[in-house]
Amino acid sequence: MTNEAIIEMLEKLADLMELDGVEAFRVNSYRRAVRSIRDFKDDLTVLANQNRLTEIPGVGKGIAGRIAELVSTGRLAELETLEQKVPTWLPTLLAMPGLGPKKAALIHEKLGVTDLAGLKTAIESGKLAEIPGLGDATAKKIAEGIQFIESGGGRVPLGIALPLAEALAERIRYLSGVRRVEIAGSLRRGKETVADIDILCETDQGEKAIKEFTSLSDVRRVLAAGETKGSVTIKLPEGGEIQVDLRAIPTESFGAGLMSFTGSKEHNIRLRERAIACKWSLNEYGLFEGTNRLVGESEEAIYAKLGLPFVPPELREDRGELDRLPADLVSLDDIRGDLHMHTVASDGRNSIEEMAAAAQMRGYEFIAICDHSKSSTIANGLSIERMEQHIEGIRRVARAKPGIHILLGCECDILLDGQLDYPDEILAKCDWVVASAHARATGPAAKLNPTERTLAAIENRYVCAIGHPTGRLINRRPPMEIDMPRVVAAAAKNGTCLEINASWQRLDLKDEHAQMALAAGGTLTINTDAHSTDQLDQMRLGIVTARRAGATKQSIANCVNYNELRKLIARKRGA
DNA sequence: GCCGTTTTCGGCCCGACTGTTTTCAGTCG
Repeated sequence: MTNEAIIEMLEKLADLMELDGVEAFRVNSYRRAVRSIRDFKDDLTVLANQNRLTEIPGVGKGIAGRIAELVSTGRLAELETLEQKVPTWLPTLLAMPGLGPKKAALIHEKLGVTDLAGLKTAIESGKLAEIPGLGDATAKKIAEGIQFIESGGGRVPLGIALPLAEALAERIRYLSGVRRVEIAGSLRRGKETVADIDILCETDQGEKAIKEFTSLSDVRRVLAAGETKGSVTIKLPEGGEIQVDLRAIPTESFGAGLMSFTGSKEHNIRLRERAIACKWSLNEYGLFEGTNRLVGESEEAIYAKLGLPFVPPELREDRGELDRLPADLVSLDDIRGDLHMHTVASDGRNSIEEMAAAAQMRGYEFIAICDHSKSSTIANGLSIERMEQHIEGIRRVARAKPGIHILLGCECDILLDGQLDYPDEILAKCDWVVASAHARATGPAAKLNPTERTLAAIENRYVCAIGHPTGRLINRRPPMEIDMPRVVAAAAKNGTCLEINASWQRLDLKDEHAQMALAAGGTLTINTDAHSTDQLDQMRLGIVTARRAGATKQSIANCVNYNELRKLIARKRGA
């Protein structure tokens, strides 16, 4: 049984225990153990056979026993019991915002509600509001919750939520007494999707600022408005809405507030435990000894007082970040070029010259023009003849354009049989080849599975990087089934880079896979796959993904200077 | 269920907002 499978079963067990009303501390201990196991790379089966499971922090006798049971039988008796016991209506009702375990159980008991339709009927008929302890306001709140879920109230891609948050932050700057505004929450941690937008503002007129916030023209619904916190929903560009929380924090507490509302929740719990161990307490207003605030104005000061180095927001996930010195993570300033972009030659909107000029404005030293190969007909992929002409065109612009190195590249399709879409003679003329799978067939047409196709491309001497390796589109298309440990090992061995595609729809490799690639000793590239000049700005999304993976600039191919890049390519071709 | 530089038992992060009550429980983050 793989670690991943064991983790999945333990998570399911924790979820069901929670639904069954098991006390929170026991449920949490399972969740904590799972996080710890994730961070612990050793094979659980091996550890179980050596009786060493309890060496994992957070795993004691009880959980070790569960894991041993899974390893030896592949099943978990307690999980099977709970699956029978927990009623199916419970998770359905709990998924509605405004409904927790108490009210859900009450509504089920009094009205026999078991599904969404029944819940709606109970609200519309007024029966729900008549239940003692509930009321009209509660019924209205649940109705709004249902509407939110039905209008696609799921998680929103980072690339959609971030610009929205930034635009809102700009408006919040002008509310009463506001001196400073910061985006917090999972958005600040750079998660690939977010459930809501958290914004902090520094002001001494909290109540007034919150009132003004809830009256902004973008606001659709006001969920709460108090002295320090306001909660609203705003419209999403593609329909639906997203929740936005604004917290008003005074200067002396701003760092503590930022820390608290950046999370993650689990990271905060670790910090608060650490504070308790020092006989202090930590909340969103500061680090306190009794009622005396020791620090609170900045995150840096709080980490320092707790005897910790500053932890970059992207790493605050309780994955062991407090137990090791955080690396000097890659930043946007480290990027010296973009090695995957398109032009009008295939399906881009701008010319080679325009892409080069836009890259120069962003301070880049080099770019690679990588238009589609012939099989990507839908993307106007280049036939061999058109590619030959395009090669001439790129060379011509490269000669005429001082100040930036333009690499002659292509995004060459990986075909279903593992062959590349261009013969080696064409690839050999390129400076930089990105190989990507666009065809995803798994039926009879596919002679090799996605893993084998990717491995074949990795081994080609002309392939410098694998583009968007899993092919997933966030919230729209699942990743291909790829054996990632094999792929990252082969990439590292062959000197083939794996791409973090920074396009907001992709972010592929995702953070965990990028972390695997780094652990295997591989090299990454962070590229925008831009189809127009403005899309070059998506680089920052790739950067936060790389930071979440713990990447430093040393392991990113487009963070080296042009000469080093040429050496890296030469090494790959010689290999 | 886990854990220990005060602890092998008794803790386990902490606060805001709302609604229904009449001093607080439920929900959320």
